[in-house]
Amino acid sequence: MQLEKIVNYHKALADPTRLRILLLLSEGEMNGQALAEKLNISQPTVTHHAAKLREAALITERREKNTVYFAQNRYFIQQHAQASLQFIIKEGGKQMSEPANENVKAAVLRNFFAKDGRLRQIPAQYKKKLIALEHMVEQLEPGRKYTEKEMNEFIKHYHEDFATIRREFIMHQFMYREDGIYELNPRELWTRWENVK
Amino acid sequence: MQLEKIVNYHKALADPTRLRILLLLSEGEMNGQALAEKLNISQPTVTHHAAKLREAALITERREKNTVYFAQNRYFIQQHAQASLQFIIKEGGKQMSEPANENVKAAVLRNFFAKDGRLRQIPAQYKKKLIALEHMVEQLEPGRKYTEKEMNEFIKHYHEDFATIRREFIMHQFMYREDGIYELNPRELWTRWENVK
DNA sequence: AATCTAATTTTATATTTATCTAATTATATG
DNA sequence: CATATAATTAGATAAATATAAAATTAGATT
Repeated sequence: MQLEKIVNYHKALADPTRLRILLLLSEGEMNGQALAEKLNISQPTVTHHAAKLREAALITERREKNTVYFAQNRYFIQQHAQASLQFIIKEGGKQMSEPANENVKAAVLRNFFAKDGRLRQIPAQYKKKLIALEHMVEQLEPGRKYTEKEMNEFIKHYHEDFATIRREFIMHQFMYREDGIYELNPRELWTRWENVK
Repeated sequence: MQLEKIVNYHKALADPTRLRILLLLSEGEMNGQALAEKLNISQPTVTHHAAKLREAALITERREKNTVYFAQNRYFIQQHAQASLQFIIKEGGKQMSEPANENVKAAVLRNFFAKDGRLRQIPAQYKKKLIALEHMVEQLEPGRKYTEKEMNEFIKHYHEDFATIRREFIMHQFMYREDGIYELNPRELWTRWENVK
């Protein structure tokens, strides 16, 4: 049942100790003892919480010799956050582009993109830049993982300055990067609500 | 403390009955009895869960005669989901690099406030929201004490959802509240240095 | 094999909390 | 004022769970 999964996701995050564990892991992986020490709790307690976080797929583990390293599972953290929101709020595609914005958007697409689809230049104005970035990013597959090389190739179809654009994708949270692997963020994270009206 | 707020948000959603309440409310407002019947639980249980949801600001209430209608507070549901994600995942705080702030400020004032001075809608993006809040709060007298009723009246000049905005004033430390009395915080407490420059 | 380290499992305890019934409060209406 | 309806509060109970101490397991090193 879907409801149960969402409950478990929130249960996993509904505890200060577990949140602090995730917070520590946001800076990189860590083993059990280190966590116990940092948080001033016993090791069994760490195991207990790790089990809960693992059940909800919010962390991953890696064993090296006899120490276990924990790490965030960002993909599922975001995935579940999105699923939960959608479950509660129930409006999948309800944020349609509204006429006024449609004009701005159409103008940007017309003025900044050539007939062959390439980006003539990167818009300097914030809002227009975001529109351009969004237009490109929409061609990427949700859920698929891209290497940096693949990202460069993809962006080069639009513009030579792939490094800048790749960085902007991250900066504006269209994508997230981990260990050189790029992946689309859930749409909710980058949809700009003030444009919705 | 921020952590505590996030824990409470997830606690509020970490229960199947409460999720089902929100699910029912996604289709529109509903009173307590209707909820109790739909969910096959007693009315006190509904009250209990409603209190939890209210504490986390996930629902709003409206009294008509002697029946209370509950409704989703979508704004805060989304707000908290986002805050939680950013807290865990980071990556929200370390970016920036945007056009000159005075431009942003002017744009926010132009886009979010109507000619008559009213706030068209509450900006969803953090930075823009702060600009809008600051704009309103600057009309209050430093040192003067305001009752909650006065605050509501003041805010209603800008927007009907005075409860949300009043709460945001506190949350972002523009104001300080004690025993239902509101007072402006010293400017140094809320001036954002990126804006000064 | 003996030992050491890190993690887990077991067991027990104290706290939290979801739920109900009964009693009370709030509001409206005859 | 008396009555009716909806909601809340109080009190009680059962279930869930966070934590630690003690015992055990897993793997590595000597």
